[in-house]
Amino acid sequence: MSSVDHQLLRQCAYFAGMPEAILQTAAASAHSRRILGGEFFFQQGDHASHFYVLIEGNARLSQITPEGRQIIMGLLRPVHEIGIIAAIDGSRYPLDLQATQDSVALAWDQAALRALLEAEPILALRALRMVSARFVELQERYRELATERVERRLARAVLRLVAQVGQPSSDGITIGLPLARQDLAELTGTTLFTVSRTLSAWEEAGIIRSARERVTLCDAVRLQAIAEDLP
Amino acid sequence: MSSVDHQLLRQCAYFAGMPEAILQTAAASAHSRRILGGEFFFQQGDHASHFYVLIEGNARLSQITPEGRQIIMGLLRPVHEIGIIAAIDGSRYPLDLQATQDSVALAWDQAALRALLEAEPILALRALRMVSARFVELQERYRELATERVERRLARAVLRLVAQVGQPSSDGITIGLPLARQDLAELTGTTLFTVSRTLSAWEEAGIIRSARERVTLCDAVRLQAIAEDLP
DNA sequence: CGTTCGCTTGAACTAATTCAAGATAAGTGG
DNA sequence: CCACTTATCTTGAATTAGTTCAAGCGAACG
Repeated sequence: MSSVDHQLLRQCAYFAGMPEAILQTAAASAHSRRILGGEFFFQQGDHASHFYVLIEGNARLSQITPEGRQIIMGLLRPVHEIGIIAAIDGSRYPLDLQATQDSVALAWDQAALRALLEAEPILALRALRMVSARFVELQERYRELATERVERRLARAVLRLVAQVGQPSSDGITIGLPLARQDLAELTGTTLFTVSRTLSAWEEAGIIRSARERVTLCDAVRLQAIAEDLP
Repeated sequence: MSSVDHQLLRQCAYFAGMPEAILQTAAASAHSRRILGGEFFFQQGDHASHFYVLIEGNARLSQITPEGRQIIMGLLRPVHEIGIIAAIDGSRYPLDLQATQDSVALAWDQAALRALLEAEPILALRALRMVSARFVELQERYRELATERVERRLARAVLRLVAQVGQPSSDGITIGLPLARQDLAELTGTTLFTVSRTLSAWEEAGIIRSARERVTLCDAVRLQAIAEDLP
């Protein structure tokens, strides 16, 4: 495995700060997997074969309800780890990981992952910390979903996305990935229509500018106010 | 620490199946903490000092929104572990743990927990598995909250509670802990009023019998049908 | 150039909330 | 044991946030 890959590992929280030797071992036991936009790394219910680190592209973590309605649990971009839980104990993936653009990920199979964890037990603790952090985040989102109105949740979602993948542009900060109204709806637990109406109202008020699959935040202060339910 | 305590540890998933010696070490490094009904083991934002195993009583895991609205993340009964995430990395508890009856828990402080994890590294992996399992559950509840109507979520909640703490009674299975309408509301992300109306309708239909802080499931099949949105 | 896909908007509808009033039952203290 | 207080629960009526459905617009794409 090339040295490019093992330097990339430093950029994800899971491997950050680990000794060089470990990174090399880790990189050496991974293989890289290329997935076209729209294709799946894995799907809900698949036997959990690999632990991935996304190093190129974009991906969407989602669940589909028995009725066929989709909800988005997260949007991933490099460098992000995913699937460690399932891969460690060989259970099944509890959700879909779909590439939204052509993507590349490093992948460790179960044997490689176990060897790694054995060689460097601290990685088990790190995994625990990583999962825990996501657990707390999910709890927060759960609480928001249970107690807040759509507009507020939507404001939060936009602010989060701006913070994560914002790119400065002429009249504000643009969310740096294609983001349909439907995506925002699935991210906040509402419908395409409500999202559209809300964004239209915000645009009217000069808070954002929006286009097809694109949102630009113009007035962060006012959106923040909506997210915090201030006057 | 008495041998009663260390046998109790076998009953929680975290310690189940561990060698006798480890259980004794674990029990020896714990102290027991008694909390009166209504009091808190810890509150949201507290410095995470201890990992607990509830061995007597009942407790409620909840979050309070900045606006003061409460939501219940879980109801705990013996033997249940809680707080390992926060205790391991010494962060802050992300929610409240309140005793709903007089309760007793074994508690490990950070030093004891670290010593334990060091002595028996497998415990780190177990913790990871435990947190992972709860993560997946929470994801499921999140999806339900995002996509399902109140009646269905309520049906699921009642079925879960019956499965967890059901006690056979004359005309069905009674949920074995005091459970106010308000509790069910906070558990399912709705209001006291909607819960009351729904339970009344179910009682009318002969699916349940209910009294003050008590619910008895009479017709599990029909409640299941509601939970699965069948005709 | 036409088709597709994403988006917008109006109108009707509905699930659920909010508020108010009162009923029922469980403690509490005289 | 009874009256008083408090907490839980029920129910109706009004309101609202959000959904659903239908129709049509406009930009992108083959």
